[in-house]
Amino acid sequence: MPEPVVVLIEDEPQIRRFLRATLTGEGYRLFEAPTAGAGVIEIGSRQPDAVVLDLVLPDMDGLEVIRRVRQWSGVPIIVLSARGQERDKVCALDAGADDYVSKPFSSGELLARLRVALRHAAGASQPENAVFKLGGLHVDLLRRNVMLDGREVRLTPTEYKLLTTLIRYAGRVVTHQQLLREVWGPNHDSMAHYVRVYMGHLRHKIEAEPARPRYLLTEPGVGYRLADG
Amino acid sequence: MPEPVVVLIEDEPQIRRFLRATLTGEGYRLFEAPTAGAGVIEIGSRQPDAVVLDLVLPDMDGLEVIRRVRQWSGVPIIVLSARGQERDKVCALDAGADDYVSKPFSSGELLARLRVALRHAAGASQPENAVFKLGGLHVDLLRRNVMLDGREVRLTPTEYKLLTTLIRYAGRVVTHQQLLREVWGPNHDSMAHYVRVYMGHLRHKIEAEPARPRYLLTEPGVGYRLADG
DNA sequence: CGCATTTTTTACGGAGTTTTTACGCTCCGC
DNA sequence: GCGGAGCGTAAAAACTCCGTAAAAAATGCG
Repeated sequence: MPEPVVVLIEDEPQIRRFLRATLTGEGYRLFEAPTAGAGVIEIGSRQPDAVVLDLVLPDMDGLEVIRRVRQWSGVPIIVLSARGQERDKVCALDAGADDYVSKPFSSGELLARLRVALRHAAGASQPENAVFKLGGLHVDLLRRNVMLDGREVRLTPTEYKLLTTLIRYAGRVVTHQQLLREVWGPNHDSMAHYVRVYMGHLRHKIEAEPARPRYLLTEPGVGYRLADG
Repeated sequence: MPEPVVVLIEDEPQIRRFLRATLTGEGYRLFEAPTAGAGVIEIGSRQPDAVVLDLVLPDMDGLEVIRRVRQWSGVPIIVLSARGQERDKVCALDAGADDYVSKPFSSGELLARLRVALRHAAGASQPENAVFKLGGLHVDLLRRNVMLDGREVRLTPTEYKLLTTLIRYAGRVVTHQQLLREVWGPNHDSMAHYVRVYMGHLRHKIEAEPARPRYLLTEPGVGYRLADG
């Protein structure tokens, strides 16, 4: 995995230097901004995995930074602040910050809280759709639905499992025994007629002319094969 | 509108009393456990929206509680502790805690951090964009109210949890087992009829024609799916 | 404690799915 | 041509799953 990207918005050069050493030393890719304005732009262009934000900045209130960023990004924001009053913390957290660390802080704690933030971000990212396409046939393996020429095709669990098994071996021959084992489980090796019956069902639902299949091809004496591109 | 459920694991009666007043006063549904063992059981059976955990407990290390719960649940865990050493914080956060508040703490800060946790659980980075919309169905995940064509719909806690779980996977199929685990907790895998009964309840409250659902769709043999766009 | 709400159990009809059985077809070699 | 093996189809039988209702148990609340 690539190194996590962090944007640091902090005006005091001394703290910047310290955090630069800490974060880069831990393997983070760090981008720094000394002002709120530059920071917001930096977040927009770098699309970081997390943001470390000092609340006290010369040009703009840190809370305003949070609110602006939250209009278009859910990136985890960890606030750093010299002010440890309850009121400050509540305002920042309710504005959309994910954590609040008071100065003086220890590098270990900040790093640990950064790991928590990245954990959250990693969990939130949805896996993209894995969709198998072959001619007019679209099989969305994540959403578990099958489309033929734009129409939704309703498949029973066994039909779906059979189809996805063939997709997994797309283009290659799959023997009767393999299909039986993968779809019906072990101890069904002699039930080859199941496969024939269900291949018929599938063809009726997926093929324009079930008698002249374009996708679900028979390999006589061996098994079946899903046509490839 | 079901209230957020919080499990509090804390052995000192004094702090328990204080937090009980604070949290119930803010509209949380609170379940308390004085020991780690009881706490883990409570989390498993209540399936709370967040956990507040004191690290120092009579029967088991708080870190062990975190590790056990993390085996089967991603529920946000906020650690309370009298120990404010960097080492303690890092250990707890790396063990899977989501936040760490040192005693003495202010109730306002704890409540704010709890709101952050619930925001995360609702899948929103910012209070505003936590409304799920689908046709005439509006679900405010932070305020926890459900509107259908402008009218408020009263849901029981279990109904609400079932609906929000489906929302989290909107458009994708969710298996019976997934629903059981996320709504009823572990050790309910064989109770598939719960899901059928509650899906019926939900449809009666949300669907115009429960027999011809437009939102809460059945995926025969697999589970259910919330219609998308 | 008694009441209202919610959750858990139980039962059943009907729809849909899987399994089983049967039969016609074609492609072979004989 | 004949017969057998493998393939495709159809339909009956057995089974599972879904939705519903309603009773029973648990829970929360005054």
